[in-house]
Amino acid sequence: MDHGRAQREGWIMIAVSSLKVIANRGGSAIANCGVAIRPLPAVLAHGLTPQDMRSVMAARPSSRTLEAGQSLYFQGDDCEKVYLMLDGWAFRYQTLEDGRRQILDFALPGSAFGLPGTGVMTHSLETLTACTFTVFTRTGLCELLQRVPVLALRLVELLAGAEARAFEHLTNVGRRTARERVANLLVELLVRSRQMVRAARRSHMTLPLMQPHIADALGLASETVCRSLSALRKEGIVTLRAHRLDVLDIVRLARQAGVELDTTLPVEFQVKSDRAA
Amino acid sequence: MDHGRAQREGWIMIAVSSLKVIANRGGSAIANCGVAIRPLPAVLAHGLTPQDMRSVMAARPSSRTLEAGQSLYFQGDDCEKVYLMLDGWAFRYQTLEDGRRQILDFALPGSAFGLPGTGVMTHSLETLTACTFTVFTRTGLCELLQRVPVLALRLVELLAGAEARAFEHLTNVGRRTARERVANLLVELLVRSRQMVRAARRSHMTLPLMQPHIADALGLASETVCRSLSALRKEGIVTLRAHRLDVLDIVRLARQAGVELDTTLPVEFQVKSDRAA
DNA sequence: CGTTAGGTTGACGACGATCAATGACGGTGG
DNA sequence: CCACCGTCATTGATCGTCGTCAACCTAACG
Repeated sequence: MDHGRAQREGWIMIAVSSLKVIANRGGSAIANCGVAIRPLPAVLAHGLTPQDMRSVMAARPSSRTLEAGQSLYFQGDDCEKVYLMLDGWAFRYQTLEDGRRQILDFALPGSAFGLPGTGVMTHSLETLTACTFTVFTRTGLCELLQRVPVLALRLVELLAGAEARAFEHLTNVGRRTARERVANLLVELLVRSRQMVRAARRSHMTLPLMQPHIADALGLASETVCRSLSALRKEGIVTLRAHRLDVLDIVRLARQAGVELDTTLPVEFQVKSDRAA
Repeated sequence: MDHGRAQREGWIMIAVSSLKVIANRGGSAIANCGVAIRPLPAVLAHGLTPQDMRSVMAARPSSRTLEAGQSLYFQGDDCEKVYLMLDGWAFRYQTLEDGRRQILDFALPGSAFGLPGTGVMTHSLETLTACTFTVFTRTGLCELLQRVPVLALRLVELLAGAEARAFEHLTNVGRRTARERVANLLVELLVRSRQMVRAARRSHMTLPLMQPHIADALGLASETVCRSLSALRKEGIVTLRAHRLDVLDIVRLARQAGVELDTTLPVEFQVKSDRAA
């Protein structure tokens, strides 16, 4: 863990009492043990002038920190707040009356929630690791977006990306077999986590999920997820245990997932897999 | 309809030769037989000043008209255009290599496509009826959104709504049974169509879909859709034949769909169902 | 050690996919 | 006017994937 780098980049390191939790969950712990100075995630802050940033601060965003396993909001809450996620892992989900649960998206830094116009939240959010969020009031954000149009533009792009991801999930759940779904989700998480952290070309990552999470994200039973993972493991494609994902053969994983490697994955990954193959 | 103004503003009025098609398909025909004067759908145009509208026109949007069954773009096209849908019915879908198809969303006037940042389209769009679109270049729209921040705000709301709808589809496909999915989709389409047209409280509508569309939207086989519809028909809940949907018992339909009537449906609907029950 | 949470494996059944045949239209051409 | 055709809807029979239920295992922790 590089405290120096963290401070250079404008982070305050604090002695967090939830270190135990972080260690247990094995989440993206490194990024979690500080409170943000900058109120915007990198995706949104990119390209803003100092003047713009002053406008952002003028909107008086507050900060909210949650430990693992807590809820930021629930389905049915009226949404007068808008949240930007700065750090951690979380998931958004809907539940039906009889308890069936569908995980809609895994939220990583740079995600935005709470925008759906007027009305109530149509889903809930629960954290998987310690998380920090920036909180705007709806009106505050609206004024800010008027004042700093670039930011609105960024937000549009961000939301368009979220829609695209939701679409991928939809065809995954609607039209793929259990094994394909699992493989596809693993690839997605791998890609997304690598887009954020400029981590090495390591073929492993730490996933703060449990199998029921995967199941609910894919519209499967957790036993089916377990069986699919066992199969992938037996075939030497991936191993997933205790929140650690090792990709042994990314080429075959991508093939199982029904994904074009070239378009989705950075090149280093494909080189890596040549070794494995 | 003001032809003079239309021409001043750079729109071409054309005698549409696809009237027969429109009649056959039974789509929202009334709205389809001309090219819009206004370049923005109502949702986006709402609240714009004349000055704003001049900025919109300065972005030089063009218009595109498609007949039923044509494609606006395909998965894999690079997306340098942004489309706003003005009229008609269409659907967005993804296909897997082996031909499996997932319909992601039914597009109605007010939908926006082509925004997903840089890169290529991740899905295709095909029309169900004759459709008209406004086309912006990506850069043109970006500049416009900077110049007219309200518009960016509207777009954010619009996209947030699209995400919410995608989420609904996801839990529908991931966690509901065949019958529930069908019922849910019918309710969604009913609600959406009523939000647009200020149609009477009629309990019927014209759906320019075929059963395979419903199937691909719900992750089902078309035979299963047929069986589900038969069951709903036998129980006197809905009838759907030849593009005409009649809702006989909206309360039971909503119950099957796992939807709260109060939140989703306008009140008149519930009154209607009291008669039926 | 006992407890607990999460993962693993097996047996069985159900929901829905698939395959196939038939029916209902609407359009077309004789 | 009727025969023919293509498209789409319908219905039945069979099969397979995945959900459900249950038992067992493993590891972490007190």
